[in-house]
Amino acid sequence: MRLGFAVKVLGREGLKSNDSRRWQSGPHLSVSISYLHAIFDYLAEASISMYRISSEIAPYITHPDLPQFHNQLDECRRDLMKLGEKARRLSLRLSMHPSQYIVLNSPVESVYESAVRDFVYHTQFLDAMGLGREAVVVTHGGGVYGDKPAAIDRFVERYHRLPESVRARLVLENDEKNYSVPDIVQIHERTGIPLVLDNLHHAVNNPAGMSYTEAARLCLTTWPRAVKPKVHYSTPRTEERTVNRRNRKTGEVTQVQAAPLASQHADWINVDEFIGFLHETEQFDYDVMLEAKQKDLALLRLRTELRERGIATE
DNA sequence: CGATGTCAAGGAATC
DNA sequence: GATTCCTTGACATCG
Repeated sequence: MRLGFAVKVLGREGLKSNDSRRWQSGPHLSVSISYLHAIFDYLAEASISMYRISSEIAPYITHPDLPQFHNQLDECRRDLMKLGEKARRLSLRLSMHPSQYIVLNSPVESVYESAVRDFVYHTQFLDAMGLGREAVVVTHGGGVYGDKPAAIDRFVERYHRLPESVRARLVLENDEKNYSVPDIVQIHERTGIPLVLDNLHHAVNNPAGMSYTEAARLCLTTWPRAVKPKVHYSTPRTEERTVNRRNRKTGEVTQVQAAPLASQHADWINVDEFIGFLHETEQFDYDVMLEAKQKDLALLRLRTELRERGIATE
């Protein structure tokens, strides 16, 4: 079982995850690629074998008003191939997760079209690195728009219209509000799309009171035989926090007690709860993408604590 | 230099 | 129909 983390590196100073300068400054994928080389080196040193690449890796590449950014993949063919060779040499499992704004089933035609463009870009990026099928693109079910069956129909129909290359990488994750495990299972049955189980989303959006064992059975058996399934795992945030709130009219800043939302990620992974999850899902083989605010530091701490309890990870 | 404002993008709740 | 929240980091600009 691999343990991975998402995008941002905290364990070493100076490792950026993408070229995030504003368009006026001419950011470019080639700069992001050089950042990824440094990150991959760090992953190798830390023996971390799974990583989520930033979805902003190619700045403004799908921005409708900035066509000068649209050819970045072609401009970086050779660099992407070399980066992919390094990833394969290090046996890295890589993935991507388009932002919340990418919604396949939106009733707004232009939103749908931009979602397709975005999925195509993510797919082409991973293809250009020459990565295998374990390098997936994760998405959610999208909006509900007051009629979930119709929204699911739209997802299914549009999924079937996606290019085969996109369908070969796209996987579907349960979310915290709209699409629970039974919902995405329904979509899987009509599309064959593999399912990612997110434990935290399942904990806060589980209308049927389904156990982790059952949720894992339903999600993790949807993957092709040659591709190891994966789950997203995080510990819910429970402690109270204060946040600064600015009054827009007066500019006055006050400290406000933020609701202890169970749907937010904690800084670290609770090792005992994690082991409990492992036990509940022990009959399945899968990789784990950790979603903790302390990123790779949380991964390293969890791995140490697992080792102390006699549990080895890759 | 530190503080503050802003950022490409959607959905849903609220008024 | 318009506004605000969601939630986050870092760039960019201001003082």
